[in-house]
Amino acid sequence: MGLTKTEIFTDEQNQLATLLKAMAHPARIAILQRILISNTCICGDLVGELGLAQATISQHLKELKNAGIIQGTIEGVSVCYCINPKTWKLLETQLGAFLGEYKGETACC
Amino acid sequence: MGLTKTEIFTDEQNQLATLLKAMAHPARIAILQRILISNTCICGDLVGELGLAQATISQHLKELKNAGIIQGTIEGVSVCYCINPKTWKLLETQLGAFLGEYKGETACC
DNA sequence: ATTTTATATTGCAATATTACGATGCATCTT
DNA sequence: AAGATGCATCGTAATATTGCAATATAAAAT
Repeated sequence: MGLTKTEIFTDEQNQLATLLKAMAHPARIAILQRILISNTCICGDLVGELGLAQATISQHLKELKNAGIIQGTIEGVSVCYCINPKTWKLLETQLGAFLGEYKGETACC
Repeated sequence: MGLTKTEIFTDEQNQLATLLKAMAHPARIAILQRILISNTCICGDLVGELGLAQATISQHLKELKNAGIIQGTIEGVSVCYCINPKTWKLLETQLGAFLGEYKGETACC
């Protein structure tokens, strides 16, 4: 079918899955790293740095924006992107709780 | 095309993307949470608890296993699954470094 | 040996993703 | 006003994902 049955899962599970999915692509990880490294907004520079076409990068940026992970502001001719602090904090919290739930050392398999 | 251009990204970016992708589905998050909560192996109980068909769950388990996130051992008739400590630790390290790279408060957009 | 039980695999249909060229749409420059 | 610049969007092709019924496989019980 190709259609996820979201209705049988909790809102938290769906939300975390959506956020992870938005990041689950090397291009989008590269984009986020680029924004994180410069610690400011990134205006356009992305095209040319990654080896992808402009249309493709625009599409990846859109996905990150739709997931609420980044936000963009029009700055004259170009558009500036930066991390959305609120979502990033949510991500840290949710993922931290999720990953931290593993109490290791029980290795039964 | 539908085919990711992995060759233009670093191994780290591709690896993290693969791990995130393996977790980026509510059913797989639910499966992992189920394993984490009981803090032991889970044998079969999954079918019936989630509202998905047996074939579907088996497929999700396979994806988690392929990504190295869980491991399974045949236990008589059934199969026991548990977290792969090595991958889980890798995930904590990589994701921690990635998420922690955000030095917030610069909000320029 | 046959049946039951638990999981895996196969085949299929519906939908989603990835990538790009072409094109549209603002804004800035001249 | 007429380019030039920087993104976004559309359309399209190739491939991937999701979900399930049906079937296969393997071990345990009868």
